[in-house]
Amino acid sequence: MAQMRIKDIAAEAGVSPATVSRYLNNRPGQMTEETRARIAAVIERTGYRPRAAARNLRSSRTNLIGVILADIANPFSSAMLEGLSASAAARGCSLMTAISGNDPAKEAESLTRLIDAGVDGLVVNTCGGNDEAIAAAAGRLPVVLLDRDVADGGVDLVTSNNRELVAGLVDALAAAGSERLCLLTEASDDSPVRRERAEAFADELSRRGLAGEVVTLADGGATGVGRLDKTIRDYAGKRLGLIAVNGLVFLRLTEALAQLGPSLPAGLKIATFDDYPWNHVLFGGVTTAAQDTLTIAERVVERLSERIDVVTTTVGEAAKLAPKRIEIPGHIEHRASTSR
Amino acid sequence: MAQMRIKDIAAEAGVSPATVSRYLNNRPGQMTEETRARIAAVIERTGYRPRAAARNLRSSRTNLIGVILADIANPFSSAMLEGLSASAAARGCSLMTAISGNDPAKEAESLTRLIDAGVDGLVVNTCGGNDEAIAAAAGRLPVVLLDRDVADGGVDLVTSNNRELVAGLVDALAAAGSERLCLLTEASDDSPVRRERAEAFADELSRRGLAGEVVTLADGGATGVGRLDKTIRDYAGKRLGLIAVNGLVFLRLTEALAQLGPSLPAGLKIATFDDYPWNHVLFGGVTTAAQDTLTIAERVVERLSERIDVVTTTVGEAAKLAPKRIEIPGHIEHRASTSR
DNA sequence: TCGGTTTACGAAATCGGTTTCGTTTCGAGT
DNA sequence: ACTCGAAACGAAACCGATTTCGTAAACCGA
Repeated sequence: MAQMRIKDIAAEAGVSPATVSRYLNNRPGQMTEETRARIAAVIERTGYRPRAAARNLRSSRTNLIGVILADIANPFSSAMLEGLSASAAARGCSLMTAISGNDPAKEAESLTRLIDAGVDGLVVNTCGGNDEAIAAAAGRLPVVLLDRDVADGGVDLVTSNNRELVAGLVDALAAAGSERLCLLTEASDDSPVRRERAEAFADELSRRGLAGEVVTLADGGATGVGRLDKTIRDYAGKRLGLIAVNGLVFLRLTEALAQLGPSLPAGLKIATFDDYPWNHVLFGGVTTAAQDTLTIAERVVERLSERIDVVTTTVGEAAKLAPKRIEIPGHIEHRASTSR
Repeated sequence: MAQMRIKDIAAEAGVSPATVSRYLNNRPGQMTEETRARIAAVIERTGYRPRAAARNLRSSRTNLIGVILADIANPFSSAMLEGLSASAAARGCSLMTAISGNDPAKEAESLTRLIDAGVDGLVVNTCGGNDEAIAAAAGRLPVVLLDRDVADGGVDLVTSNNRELVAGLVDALAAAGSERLCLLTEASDDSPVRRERAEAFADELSRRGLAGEVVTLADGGATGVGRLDKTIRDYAGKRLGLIAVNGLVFLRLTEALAQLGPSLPAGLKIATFDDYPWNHVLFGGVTTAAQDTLTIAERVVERLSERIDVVTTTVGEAAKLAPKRIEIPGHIEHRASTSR
């Protein structure tokens, strides 16, 4: 018998397909312990597995969660993917992933492809440029945004407490004796996350009466060095503290500092966002604002499940959930780079 | 009209559902340019999208490729995922991903979950311990192994040319003046890839008449330092060259060297596998054996597609493809760590 | 013992496409 | 003009589960 169907199982067990179906989904209409056992035995013996396609068609649920990631090279994304995968699996769901590579066109294409594939819900770590399309999608199926918001608002968002993390890094640098602070960013990065961190940085400086600014390292290696060199000279004589707005900027900074070599100002302190593995190693350990990726992933899936349940349970427009913004607290890893 | 079905489209266009289906899949039985245009117009106007579940059920194809990755934290895996995603999308397929986290139990679970979900084929970057299950799966649906082989053999495998890469790194170190070479590995890593590199390393040493050995850094931070320290003292007075068998070992090595600090032997040269972004930065640039991840991904999907086509085209056991081993050449990035 | 409510289960419709099998139409060859 | 084969298309079966609806048996209190 090549492939068994539910009716074959039913026949073997001497019941109807409907009953087997009830067994498979352990439905409210319970069955006798005896029939349950008989069905279980047949399934066990034959190794029967229900065909997902048939199930999906009739129930119009797939137990699939679509995930669109902007940049998988970013360890934040890989950690997130791992977390999402685990959380989804715990709920019996699988992940359909798409990677936009920060290309809005690819992101848009992924959006329609995943929706067409029939995912129950969508997790989007947007690269920007598709705000309307994403908002529209959120009107048609459950969507939870990851880390990056869309302009419209009105869509669930799970993110870190960026403002507190910025404050934490400023704290660490100030405690290490820095008198002037710079937040290093990249020209190409105009994400809401960067903006939020930059704003928080400015607020924090003025709150404490500290001097400093946001410095945009130009894209492309060499110019980054030049800009950094200039910054360091601008603040000559003062104890300088640098914060990299994300892990990639931090790498660029490291490269630039290596090129500047011996001329580094005394007492330069460094801190960064994103807890990459090499943060333990570079500069003897870099003080880092680490996000709680596992919890973020867990809450994303949890929230998405809520919405999916609402969609499949309630009939009409009845119980529409209000959009929600969820902030997951991260923490500061204090390392050698901000010791006195 | 909330959701259109194919019969609605057919009615609007004044044709039968069968014809619309033919249009959607542009089937051999061509249609008049005129009917084609009429159908296209209706679909365009209504924004109709066929339901994947229904299509899957009848055609028993899903256009889904399952991917099981051992360790997404490894940038090799993320790069691979990005490549797979692109290659699959180019063929109109989506990716269902699962991450085992190097846990054989999770890997086994992912295997059945993805198969149950009805993927057309499977890409497996195995963490080991499921060789029989994987071989069995390969008997029931197309499977291509990524980077890591299974014991049984008999399953397609796409991998890098590890032996040549090892030779290339040995070359680089020898050219930099190293007299003694060590290949650093991790105790926990017993993968076929590690074994292959270790064997190639031993062969290469004996071929050139060089002295050296494979050194296993114990797991856990501190002991790694001790083992490394001992190694360096063992070879005191000789110019030592170290090769990290993979990117994680390299990080461990970096950490250990940082702790050993000033006592480093003069002329220590370093090289590593896996082109992580920080390889540009650490030690002023580390000579690296880089794998051609994009090509690997492309070939994996290509091979899988071949198998999928064979399965859906041929009737019985007719044209079974012989298992194939595909090696994608990588290359050596020469950087400062092996300059004279 | 009897009416009324659960409980356990079966028959058949259903999800929305694809595929098979015919039928009609069209054009080429003689 | 007539035949024949291919091209264009429609009717209906089909994929394999879920779900609705209905019925018989079991249970339960009065």
